[in-house]
Amino acid sequence: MRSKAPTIKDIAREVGVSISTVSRALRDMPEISEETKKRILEYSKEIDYQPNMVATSLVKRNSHLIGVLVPNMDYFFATAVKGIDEAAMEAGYTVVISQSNESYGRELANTQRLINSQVDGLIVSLSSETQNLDHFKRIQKKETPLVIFDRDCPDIEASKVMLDNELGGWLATKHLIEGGCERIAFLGAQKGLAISIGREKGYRKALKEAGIPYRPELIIHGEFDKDDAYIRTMEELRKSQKPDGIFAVSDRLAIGAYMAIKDKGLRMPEDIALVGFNDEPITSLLFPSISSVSQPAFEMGKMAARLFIEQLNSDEEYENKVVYFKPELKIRDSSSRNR
Amino acid sequence: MRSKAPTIKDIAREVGVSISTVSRALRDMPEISEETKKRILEYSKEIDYQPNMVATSLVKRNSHLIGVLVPNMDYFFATAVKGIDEAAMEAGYTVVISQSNESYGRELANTQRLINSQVDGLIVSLSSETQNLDHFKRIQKKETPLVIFDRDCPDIEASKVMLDNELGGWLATKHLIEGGCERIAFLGAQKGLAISIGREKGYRKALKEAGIPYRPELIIHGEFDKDDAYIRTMEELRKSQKPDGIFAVSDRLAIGAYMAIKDKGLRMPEDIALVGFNDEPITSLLFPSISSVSQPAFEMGKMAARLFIEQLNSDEEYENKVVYFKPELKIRDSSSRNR
DNA sequence: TTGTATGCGTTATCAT
DNA sequence: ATGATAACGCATACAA
Repeated sequence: MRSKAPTIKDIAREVGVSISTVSRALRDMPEISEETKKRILEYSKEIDYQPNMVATSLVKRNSHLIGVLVPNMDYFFATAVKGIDEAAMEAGYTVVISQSNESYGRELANTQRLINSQVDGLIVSLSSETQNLDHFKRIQKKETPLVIFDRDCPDIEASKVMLDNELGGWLATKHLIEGGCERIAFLGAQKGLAISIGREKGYRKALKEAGIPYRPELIIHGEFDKDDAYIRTMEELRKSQKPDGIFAVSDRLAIGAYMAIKDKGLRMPEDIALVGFNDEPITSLLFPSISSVSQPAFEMGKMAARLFIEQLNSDEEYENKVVYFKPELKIRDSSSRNR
Repeated sequence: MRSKAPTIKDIAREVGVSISTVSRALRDMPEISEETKKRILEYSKEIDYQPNMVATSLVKRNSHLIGVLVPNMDYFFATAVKGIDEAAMEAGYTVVISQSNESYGRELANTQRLINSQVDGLIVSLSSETQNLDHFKRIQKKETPLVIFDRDCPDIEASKVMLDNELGGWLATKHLIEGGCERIAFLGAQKGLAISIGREKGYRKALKEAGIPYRPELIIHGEFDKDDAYIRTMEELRKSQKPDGIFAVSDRLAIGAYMAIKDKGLRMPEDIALVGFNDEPITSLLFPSISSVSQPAFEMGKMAARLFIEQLNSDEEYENKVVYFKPELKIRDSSSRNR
């Protein structure tokens, strides 16, 4: 039902030149007389000519489309995507976003869909379910650029933009210890999740440095989900030996814990101190406000797009780069004990 | 740097048939022998053949790409986009999301970019700054389908997916009145914003029905921004004649008001009752929790995509459709007065 | 049932 | 400085 858009052919006919001349004028190539160029440009403006990128893509064998695959659109990813979008736009790329909803099946389907849409490559953050990475390895075999960010898996080699998760876990735990906590629970997500693993490493390191014994019963794994975190925390709080501090690997989980602590009638930070991860806006709005480890989401997104474009434009064998960003601890009321 | 992907030409050569036969086999057309079809399909699988949608797009003159332009990625839009994505995916379309960040300039640039990426049309929610709609009218002239959702402007004719904002405003205000509020402030966004106008209409209607005089001094307009809402509310609370209820046209604004009320040391709902709009998850997590008018974001997104695809597939002159959804009031603590 | 030839809108390689 | 022509990968009308 759409009417045919004007093409360079139409312009050529109307202006009385060949299509190659039009093409050159439009792309501002040197070997062309100012005179004809002006006529062509004028007429193009007049009919509001829009170049057909599909045709260009076919010739140039690229689409200038970047496929971005994220597990969800929470604050962190929304911000990261903005960063990707900004860097991509600057470089003349358009971003196609796809959400896996933390589901491996959807991640698979979306990957296929993006590839079929002829994206020039993928910037990916893994779903929490993802164990098998064959779908990504397959596209790498075709030399399609792939950049992993935030949610990683050591199983795959690629350029990566990561947070120093161990440092984040260490900062949070050390802070809790300094507040006098001695039984600090680690509220993680699925056991296999790389960010969870890294943050737990930092947690253990901080405990060790402080001479606090590591207690496996304080390590709580489960779904990457608020309600599940609530249930898990509730169980923990029903035990006779309660934790006196909780480090949650994500604010989403921290909020579940937060609700459980409140519902149980315990005080924060007096009875239990809490630290989350991601520095979501909500953490500062709650009462008490929740301490959280913040990541430079926007910058990480920008970097991911930059690495992607760099890889895309490299002709020789590209050497994967891994860039780490430093987290920062935002101390708020949920963990501020005045000892 | 990417290696050449296999094409139907390669398959044709290898299998020993013509490219048209391959094309037909791949698309499962009737006039083809099972025998050759099987051979073609088998070989395609073997080399993991992926059809080049760019080439198909060029021939078919469509990209199967839907451009989606949203002002931001807050809860409402993130959810709506999920709905769009789901319906689009079912119909074989891929969604290209672009955020205007509430900026007219970016909206303009992104519109251009999406059009140049050859999207088949646009699903748009206007930025709060947008006054001039020429950029959309221009693409409509080319018979490119356009669907507006949520953030509308009466200035433009198109298919629209809207919330019954007047009903929303009416529900919220009526509820406040029933709680005994007599001086209800209306915390709006920019004066021109259609959702703000509709919700104010409902507000005035409810006042009128209750015989409460309309006081212009209680109508507070400003930026669509939490911090600005905080400042505006603070000013209001400093007056001798404070409001005893606030209806904010968005939870983003409601949260600003919420902080101001708290900082001012006033109690909710006793001193001031508060109702927001959008039913963001955060509203139920705060203490007191914030009452809010909820919109069926996911369903609205799905409907927008459906209208879009319907319009795209219509051959005759398409008649624009406007679909309204009903809001629902979620009553929480910030407005629950036990009289 | 299969093959041939043409076109989609653009870029690029030759000529002129 | 400009033009003719062959790609790019696929779909399709027309032949065989």
